[in-house]
Amino acid sequence: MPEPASPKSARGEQTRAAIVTAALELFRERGYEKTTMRAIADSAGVSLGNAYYYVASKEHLIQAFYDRMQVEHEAQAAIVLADETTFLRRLAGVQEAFFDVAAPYHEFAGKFFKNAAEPASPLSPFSPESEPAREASIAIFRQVVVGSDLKAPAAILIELPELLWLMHMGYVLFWVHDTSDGQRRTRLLVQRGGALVDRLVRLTRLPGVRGVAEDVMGLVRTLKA
Amino acid sequence: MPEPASPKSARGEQTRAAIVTAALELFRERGYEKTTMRAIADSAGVSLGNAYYYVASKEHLIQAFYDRMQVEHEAQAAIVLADETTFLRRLAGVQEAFFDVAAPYHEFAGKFFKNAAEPASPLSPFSPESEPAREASIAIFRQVVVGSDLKAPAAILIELPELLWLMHMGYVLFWVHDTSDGQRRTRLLVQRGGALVDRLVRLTRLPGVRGVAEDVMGLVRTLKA
DNA sequence: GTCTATAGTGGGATAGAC
DNA sequence: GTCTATCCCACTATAGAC
Repeated sequence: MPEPASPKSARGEQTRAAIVTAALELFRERGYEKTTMRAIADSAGVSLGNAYYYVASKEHLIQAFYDRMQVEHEAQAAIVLADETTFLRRLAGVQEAFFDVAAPYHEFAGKFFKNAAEPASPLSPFSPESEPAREASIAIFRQVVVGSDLKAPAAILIELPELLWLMHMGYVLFWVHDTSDGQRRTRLLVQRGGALVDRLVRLTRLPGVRGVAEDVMGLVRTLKA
Repeated sequence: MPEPASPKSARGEQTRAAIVTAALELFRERGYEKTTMRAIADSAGVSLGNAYYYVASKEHLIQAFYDRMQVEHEAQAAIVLADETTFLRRLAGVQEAFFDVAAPYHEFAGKFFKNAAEPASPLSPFSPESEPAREASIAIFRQVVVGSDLKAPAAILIELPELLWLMHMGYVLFWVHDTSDGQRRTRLLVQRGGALVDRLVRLTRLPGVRGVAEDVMGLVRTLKA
């Protein structure tokens, strides 16, 4: 049992980075399944054994891809959030930014997506291992809400970022299945879905609707616990 | 390229059945991943190569499992639908019936679930290959609606069965991730989610809400096309 | 702690003879 | 339609260099 996982020295860090970079490049070029660990090791200039010294399995290399996407999304989202003030435009802008960032990897994403879908997998967006990335993503949606002109009951505003993140996961699910060119159907969904959410949230000020909205929030809270 | 997939002779059908039966038994005993194609072939009394003459891949064997579940769900749902008349009770009953049927396979389901999540996979619930099973499932939800006391705009009633099926898929997603004992959190979700849907659909008769509901339906129709 | 080289194992999938 | 033999590749094991 080697189990270093996180390198101890600067040199180790460099080697690890070389392996990850080589992997991501090959994944994008030939796809996940057609990229062998031997090819990754070769391309990184290390032995197969050494590659396994740094990455626990081929699947674990996917986490590196997530991390990169998250960082890029944050950067793009920050631009939108600095410019827009209305809830709708902030929401749509942030969501579109994600699919802008993800677009080059659409085919690749479809191939390895199944690894993220397994509940027990550390790659699942709901896993404990994914918590940092998940929290970072939810934080973006929190900014969408708090920096906006949105008016709604406090109980709803508090739960909303997490709900938007969940919706985002749903969009991603749609996206990986979306074979329309440029994934324009996903764009359509994001645009119209955003307008819908905007209307729905504002509707919660109507007495008849508010009760239902509070039930939704109660249910979400219950299931989170 | 052999590509028989569906056997030509009675003998072939028998061989295929033996393979599928052996596979399902082993899957339930030891789980999907720990069951090798060699073990399946052995257990069915055929050679490995012959097994591959009948099933395109190990993943394809999962379809057989789906089919069995679908048949059992239909049977249980029929009992509920014969007894209940209110929309809420019909919906909740049918959904609970599914998780009753699925319960013994919860662990197994988590293990192979990822195979269903890959968009390109024939095992995806959205794939063309899954259309028969999907339509059969939607048909159950259509019965939930049409045989009930539910009153709502026609445009909504038409789209509702498919939406309920989608919600059902969401529940299944939650279920495979649900580690609470007996998956009681999923039961809770189904119960409270059902009550929520009931209220929401009836709310569509309010003028302010109706517009939003029609937008939702429009969006769904657009994305289906 | 980092890395190489080499030799395996196990299991999904295929080729080609019969 | 059925077999045997083989391929391929993720992954492991080990022994040792720096």
